Amino acid sequence: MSDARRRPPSSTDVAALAGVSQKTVSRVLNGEPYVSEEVRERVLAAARELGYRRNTAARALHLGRFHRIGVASIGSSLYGPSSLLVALERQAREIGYAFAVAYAGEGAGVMSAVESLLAQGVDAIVVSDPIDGSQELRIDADVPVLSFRPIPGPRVVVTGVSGVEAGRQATEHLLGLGHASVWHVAGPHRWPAARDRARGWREALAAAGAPEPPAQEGDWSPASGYAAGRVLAADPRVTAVFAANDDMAIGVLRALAEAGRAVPEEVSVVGMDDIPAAAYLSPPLTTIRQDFEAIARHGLALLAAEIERSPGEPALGDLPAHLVVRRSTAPPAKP
Amino acid sequence: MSDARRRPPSSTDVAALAGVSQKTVSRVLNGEPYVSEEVRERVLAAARELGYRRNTAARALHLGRFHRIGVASIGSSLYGPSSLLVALERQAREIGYAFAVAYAGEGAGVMSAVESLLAQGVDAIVVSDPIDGSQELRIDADVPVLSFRPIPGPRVVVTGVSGVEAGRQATEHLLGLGHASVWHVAGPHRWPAARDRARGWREALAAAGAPEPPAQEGDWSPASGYAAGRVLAADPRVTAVFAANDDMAIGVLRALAEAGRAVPEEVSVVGMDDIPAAAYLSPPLTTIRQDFEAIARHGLALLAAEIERSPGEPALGDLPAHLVVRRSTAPPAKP
DNA sequence: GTGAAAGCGCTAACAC
DNA sequence: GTGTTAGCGCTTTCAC
Repeated sequence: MSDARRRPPSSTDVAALAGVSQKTVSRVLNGEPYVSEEVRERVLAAARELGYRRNTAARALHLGRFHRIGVASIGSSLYGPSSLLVALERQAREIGYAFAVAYAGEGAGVMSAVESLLAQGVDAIVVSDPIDGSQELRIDADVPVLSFRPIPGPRVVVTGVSGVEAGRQATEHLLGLGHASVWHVAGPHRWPAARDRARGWREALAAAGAPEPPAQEGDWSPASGYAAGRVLAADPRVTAVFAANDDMAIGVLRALAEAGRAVPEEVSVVGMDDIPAAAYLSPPLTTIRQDFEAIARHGLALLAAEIERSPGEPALGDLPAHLVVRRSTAPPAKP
Repeated sequence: MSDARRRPPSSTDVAALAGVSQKTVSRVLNGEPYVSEEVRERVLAAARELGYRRNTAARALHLGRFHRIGVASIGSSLYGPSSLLVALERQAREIGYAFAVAYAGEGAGVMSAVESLLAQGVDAIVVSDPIDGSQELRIDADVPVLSFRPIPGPRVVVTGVSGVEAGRQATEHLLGLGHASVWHVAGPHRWPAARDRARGWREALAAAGAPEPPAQEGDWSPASGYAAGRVLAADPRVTAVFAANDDMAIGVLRALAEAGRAVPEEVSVVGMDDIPAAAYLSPPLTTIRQDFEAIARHGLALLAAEIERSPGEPALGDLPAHLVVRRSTAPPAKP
């Protein structure tokens, strides 16, 4: 209504309107004690009337805290990372933190995203997947960092995700079905998540005394899965494949279909992520599902504890992953 | 190295170390003129030595600007929204803005996300898809808002996205192939994007004088596409389907496969989004691809102009969408 | 119960 | 070219 709408109302304006001191407004807004009910009402009414909103910059300046968590995420619309992002935001808001995101572009690497977060002011940083272009990632800032992999740095807290466990589960499922060995289409080696899944696969193979075929390396994309799939389809010994994500599994499925190798009759395929489409592929894909909500909840709890410098519960072991069996896996054909 | 590392270094600390006034430090850091080269060097060296970083809270307090853009996004890992998010972040950083995200959960709706952004302090808000639980969305805040749909509010800038155009292109492609009509699996009616695509479909049908079959409404998920697909598969008149996104198209494909209706021989299917997996489905999916980079670039340019209150270029028409023809579409079978 | 005064780290006048 | 001063809006002592 007023035409002098250039500067948003301050707590001083609210105080003036309510006929109290500015400090009293502050007390009311922060729910501090020692304010009479009547004054409280008046202040609240004045604030509402003015459309008052706390100035977070002033607050942050004084407190030295931003109440903001920054996430350095992989700049992609991959299902895993974006699901994790959603879960992290929900949890952050839940525990009273705003949420900033910086994507690590292909070239730039994670460090540039971290720099950008630090520059804008955050109380803590989550490194969603600590890959970096070339050199070893290391975060020297004085803010707590949550990583899902051990990385060097003064205030890094780590929580386990289920990569290794997931790789193991997928492989054991296939081995349990009677396959002599399991082939692997891995994610890019630069990604810790990819290395974890491959490790789980390798460990399960070793534990079962199965031979370890060479892994194909993809880049998470269906196209790369397709390329790997063509190689595997041409090899008659291949009867079971574990792809490190569902997108690559889709490519594998396609290559197998084109080569006339029936799934699951001739070749079984397991993916990972349980993307919404997984249940509707031809055939519906057996896959591994991670609990991103649980990961986010636990990770941010750890981080919040570190921000407050409270004791901080010890890191848990790996967070759960579940095998979802559908129709892309079956026992091998009897020769 | 010092053990008194509780308060991060301020520009005063830098000034003391460099032996200049605090204001000079400010000048150097902001690249203002009238600083001798020698002093500039000294200040920069001191800043580096101390690991100095500008306190954005103090800066924002003084400037009354946060240099931060907030995005209220749909809390989901849907390919479209998350691709847009990535593009928006890249552009925001490009033009010097930090990036905050708040997801609108299923229940809460967009307004709660907007509130959360306003509370943390942003210079502008992007409403990625202005759906709201029940009531009409309306943003009364005094910050500029970028929306891809006209919504009421004092400082809303709008840019077109290609929903209508995309729906039209998909439908025309199918009609051009010789199909008598085109069935539609729409997104949730609450979503403007879904309504746009349906409108494009409807308009193209009308323009060609083709009958308009009832649309099936899905929720973007493969599961809902599958449900719609079962209905369509049972109707022998259906020879061409346009699904409002690729995920639902996947469900349609699955339903068709289970019903023994060959794609594209008996039924043609077009999706929308061009998810990475689209080219590797069985059959590879004809779809519509949006240029999210262009949308983000143009939208944020508009928004930045409004933040600066500069004239602001007029909104363009719809941004481009491209038909990507693959193997899921073909002329109808000759009866 | 409430108010006055100081100061967080920065930038914008305005001197020198 | 460089320094001084004031003040952004809030919270924190400390009076009253």
